[in-house]
Formats: sequence, C-alpha cells, structure tokens
Amino acid sequence: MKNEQNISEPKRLATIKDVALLAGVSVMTVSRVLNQKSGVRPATLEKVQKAIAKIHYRPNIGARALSGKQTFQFLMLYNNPNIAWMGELMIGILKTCRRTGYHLSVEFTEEFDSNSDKASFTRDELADLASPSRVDGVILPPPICFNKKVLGVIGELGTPCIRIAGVPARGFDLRLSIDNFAAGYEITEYLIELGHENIGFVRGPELSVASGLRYDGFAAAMRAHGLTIRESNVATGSYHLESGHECARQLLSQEDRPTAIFTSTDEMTAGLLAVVQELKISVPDQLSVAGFDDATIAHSVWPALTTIRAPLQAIGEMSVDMLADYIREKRNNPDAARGKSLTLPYELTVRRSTGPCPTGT
Amino acid sequence: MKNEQNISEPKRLATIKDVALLAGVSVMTVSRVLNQKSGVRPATLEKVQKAIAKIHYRPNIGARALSGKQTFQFLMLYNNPNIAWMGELMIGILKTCRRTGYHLSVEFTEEFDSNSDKASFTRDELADLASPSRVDGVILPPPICFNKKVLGVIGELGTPCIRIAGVPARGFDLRLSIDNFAAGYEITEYLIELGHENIGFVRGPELSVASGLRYDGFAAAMRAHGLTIRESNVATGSYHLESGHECARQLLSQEDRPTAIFTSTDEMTAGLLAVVQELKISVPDQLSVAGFDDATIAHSVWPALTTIRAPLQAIGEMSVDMLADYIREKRNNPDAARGKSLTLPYELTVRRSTGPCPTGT
DNA sequence: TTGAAAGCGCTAACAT
DNA sequence: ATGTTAGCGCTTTCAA
Repeated sequence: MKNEQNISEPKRLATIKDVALLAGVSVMTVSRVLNQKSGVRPATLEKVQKAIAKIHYRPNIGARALSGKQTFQFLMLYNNPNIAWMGELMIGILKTCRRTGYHLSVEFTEEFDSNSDKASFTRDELADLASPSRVDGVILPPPICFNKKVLGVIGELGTPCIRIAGVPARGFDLRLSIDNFAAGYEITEYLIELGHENIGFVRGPELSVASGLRYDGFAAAMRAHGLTIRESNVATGSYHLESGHECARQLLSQEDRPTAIFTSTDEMTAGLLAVVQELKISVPDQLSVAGFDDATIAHSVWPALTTIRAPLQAIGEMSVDMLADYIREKRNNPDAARGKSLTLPYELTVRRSTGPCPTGT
Repeated sequence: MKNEQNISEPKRLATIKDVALLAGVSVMTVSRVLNQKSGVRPATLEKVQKAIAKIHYRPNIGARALSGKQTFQFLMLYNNPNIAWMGELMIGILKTCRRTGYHLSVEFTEEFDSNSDKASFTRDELADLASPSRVDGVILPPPICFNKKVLGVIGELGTPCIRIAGVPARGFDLRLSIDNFAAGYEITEYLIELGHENIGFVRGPELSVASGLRYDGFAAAMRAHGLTIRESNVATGSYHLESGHECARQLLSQEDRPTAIFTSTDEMTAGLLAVVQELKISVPDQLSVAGFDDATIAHSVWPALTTIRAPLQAIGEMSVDMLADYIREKRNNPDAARGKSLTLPYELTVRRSTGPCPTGT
C-alpha cells in the first residue's frame, strides 16, 4: 500500500445542486437558507436543512467567494512575541473559522512604521492586506490592537475589525476582553484575605493598557480595605522575564519589604521568582507571589503560580463568532449592524506560590 | 470616521485577464506560468512574470480550487498538548501557506479510536476531513504522526502527507525532522567535555520515538568516550513536568549520585529542577542539568537550561514547502514524484544550568 | 508553443 | 416566496 494516488472512487463532494434536487427546490432557495436570508417559508427551510444534513453538504467556500461579494477570509495581524499565548488564541480562532466557513491568514509584524522601509509593513502593504477586497474582517490581539497607525489604516479601509482589548478605540465598536480591572481587584483581595497588608505590585510597560487596568484593580482593592500603597512598593517592568529580575531586586531590597507581590504578568513573575530564590527567600512561607495570565510558565516554575486565567481559546472562538455575526447582520441590514463589546469571565487560579502572611511581621 | 463601510473606490483586484492583457498573451499562457508547467518559451515566461510583478497580481485561490483539481487546502491534525511548541510550528506553517497560496485547516484530536464514540474522531470523520476531495495534503506533527490508525486511514485515502517525525513509516515518504540521535550525542559529549563521567538520563515515555533516539545518541556518546551507563542512572518519565519530580528523586537518592543529568525534554527538566532545589542541591555547582527542545520553559526556570534548540518555525515552513513541491511534481509527472526525508540542523544552546564537574568527586 | 471555449459551485440581479 | 439567468477567475479539455 503505497501512500500515493490510486483508490478507485474520486468521490465527488455534494454541491448545492444535489441539495436542491433532493429538497425539490431551486438552488437559489438553498443559497438563501445557507446565508440565513429572510423570506424562506419555514416548511421550505426545514426541507432544505434536512437535505443538507442528509448528504453532509458543506458549501464550497471558493465558489462562494468567487461569486459573492465576500471573500470568506479573515486576517489576524499580530506582534505579540508570546507564542504560547498566541498559539492558544489561534487554536480557538481556527476552530471557529472552520465551523463558520472562514479562512484565516496570519501576519506577524515586528512593528509598524508608515515611513520606514525597515518596518515589517509599509502603510500600503497593510492597506492591501487588510483591504475589504481581500478580507471580510480583521482580528487584532494585543498589543497591536492599540497601535494608532494600524487602526488608522483599517479605519480608512472600512474593513470590519474586532479587537481583543480591554479599552475601546474610536470607530472600532467590536471588542472582546476579560475584565482586567476586576481580575486585578480580585487577586489583590485574595492576598489581603490571606493577611497581607504590605503588598508590592509590578507593572508592565507604561503603554500597556491591560497592565494599567490590573494596577487600577489592585489600587482599588487596597483602598477598599483601608490599605495604602507605598510608592516604593510599585515597580515598573517591561513584560519580559529579565525585567522581573530588576523589579524583584528593587522591591526586595527594602528594609521593610513586602510580604506579597502581585506581578502583572506570569513571565515577569517567573523572573522575579528566580531572584527570590537567589536571595534564599522562601515562597510562600516568607513571601507570597501572584501572577497574571496563566501562561504555561505559571505551572512550570517552582512553586507553581497563583494567577488569573484568561480563557484564551474561548476568546479566540468568540472573536470569530462576533466578527462573523457582525458581518452577516451588516450584509442583511447595513444600517442596523452595531458593534458590541463583550467581557468574558476569568478565573482566579490558586496554586502554591501564595500563602498566609508570615506572622510577627 | 466611522469604521464601517464607505470609501469610494472598491479597488478591484488584478485578475489573470489583466495580466494576459498587459503581457500580450492569452490567459492560458499566464495560467501555465502560474502553475510552473513546461512548454512556455523563456521570452514569454519573462514577459508574463514582469506583468504579474507590475500589477501585483496574486491568483484567486477560490477560483483555482473551483476549476482545477486541487483544493489548495492543507490539513494539520494535531494532538500535542504543548501549545507553545505547536504555536511556533503553526506560525511557520501559516507563513509559508500564504506564500505558496494554500489554506490551512487545523484539527485537534485528543485521541483517535476507530470504534469508540468518545474519541474526537471516528474513522469516517477522519476519512472525510483528510479526503483528497477536501484537501491537497496533510501535515502531521508528533506525536500523531506515529499513530498507526491515523496513518492507515490517510494511506488508504492516498492523500499526500508530510510527517514531522524522526523515524520513517511505511508508505509515507515525506518526512522532516531534526537529528535527535546526533543532538543527543552532541549534548552528551558536551557534558563529558566538562569533565562529567557519572551522567544520568531521563527518558520520555516508552512509545516516544524521539526520546528513544535521544537516548541512543546519549548512549553512543558515552560508549565513544569509554564511559559506562549505570542502569540506576536511567529513569523513565512521561514527558510531563510532574514525572520530572519522580525521576529526580530516583536519580538523586543514590549514594553516588550523578554529577550531570540529561533529560530528554525541557518540561521534565523543569520538574526535575524543582526537586533539585527542594533538596538544596546547587545547579550547576553540584549538579549540571541539560534539557531538550528549547521550550519557553527552558529560559523561564532558574538557572536557564542548556538545551537543544529545534528550529520549529523553520520546520513549519519547510514542511509546507516540501508538501507543495511534492504535489506539484506529482501533478506534472505522476510517476516521477518521490518523497524525501529532510533533516534540519539543530543548535546546542548553552545556558547556566551546566558547568564543570565538581572536583573531588 | 500558444489559444478558444466550456464549465467548476455559487450568488446577485432580475423575474415571477 | 421562489425561480431564472448570467457571470465571478481560473483551469481543463481540445484545437491550431
């Protein structure tokens, strides 16, 4: 049995004609059903749906794209170097793309500069990639979903676009995220309930909106419990592991060092942990440490991190569903289509890196 | 500036007709060039290529799929739970898919059982997904590339298939991997050159081919340097972090414990490290530790791991190229198409987890 | 070595 | 509420 060629039956795939024939209607009626258009009598609808199910018909997306106005293509632009994070998101996206009959193309861009030749994309290249004649919609994960230039180009093109982002952007009404503020609040409150009062925080880069929201949640929880935030207890990193090293040194070199540290990403938390171990500080006995993201790294380090789990795969799935819904609504009724912003539930995942506040402190 | 609709110019994309017109030939000639068919005079070829470049023409894949025999779809089936690993591979794959004009669909399967309803796929579902009428080719990363049932179904269908695998499978001639044996050999030799003689090894699960090859490389290097492998120095894990715990205890509880341990995956190495730290054994002063894969985790733990880096993204890119080449060759000359097996270079990445053998041992 | 015509599966526009 | 016709961009015959 050689793997190549042979096998007698080329086994033609079912087409819209087969469905029409079987259901006893015209192909147009089938097409209407396929596209969820109004104006099909319920009885007819049912006949058609039965026929579709019976012969396992699935529309040929090439043909649809060819004759219709849609391309059945989505574009995901990304610049997030955290491959594990992107991978999980992407898997959710691809799953739902298959279900809804879209294709996905994916483009990585280091940065975007409208002038420089060195940037991954010029303005024109991006305009071409994201043009409505090429794709039906664009998916923007963080942090590129905050890039003004990218948003500017896509806005001009008018290509429908969903942002996976915690804050709105003018003209982009389709948005999906977890509630970073609430999550930051909740994890902080959890630390407070463990008895901690002297709590440190490691921010992400100045520009990071998500990190800012997490900090706001942290600050709100501290205030709500009558605790004050020492300025010396707030360090600013850059999302990367290495920056966790510095932040750890800064926070832990204090005379009266914090008994718990909430770090706004797992990556930085891992970097912080390394230094903690170097300093022979025991976790969680002498110091509690909490992260954010539930990256792979969160359960790879020792001890495993208490963190916030964002349902990345579900976010990926939802983003495609929302984009597809929006496009369909707009097609059926261009004026009624409205963007929406959805917030998905996160999960506080308690592991071994957090514990009660050491007594006698 | 509302994001939705508007913008005057619908900006039609260039078609094959535009190219033909510009080059002064028929569309057929352009089509021949596009498909790299023989029988086009060089002068004509050049004319056409210039025209294509000039108007930035890119073939409409829907239309190609519609009229031709090809679907321009690849299927990647996977069951590897290491999302970071898959993500990096997938990015390489998607990149090259775009370049070569293929689409990718991705299916996750927990396991495959030809009888059980509980399995992700039944035999028939898989046969449908991977049927030549649906896809032009299949990409199988490890470990599903070793699954006999999956290979059986795809072999029967006759769908071209590339395996990312270190060992051959009958009837599947298209294969891509790094040289696990050589890599295992090299990293072992590196440890030996640091002065280590009493070296431990942590295997992956019995079924793991890659892990077996790494072990063989380890054994060969030991032999080549006149060193013997103690049976008590070889532990068997299951690829997961937790199994690294047990293996560490087994290896390190010995009277005359190894001065270096080579673990066949980074995940297990991280688990092992955790126990090492619990036991207050200093790395690399008292114990050198080496991993394999250069997973994210390798530079996330403390100290960062000396490991073997597999160029995953490049592997992804190559796999698509090889598959596309094979399909084209076969189409142009069905009998001449031959599978090939390619081995990509790996890279020994030295970090802080390895050091000279402690003296006085 | 090149070209002309037919048709792939589907949907838009126009009937009915 | 449903059907008819034409044509999307490309490749496959078949012809020159």
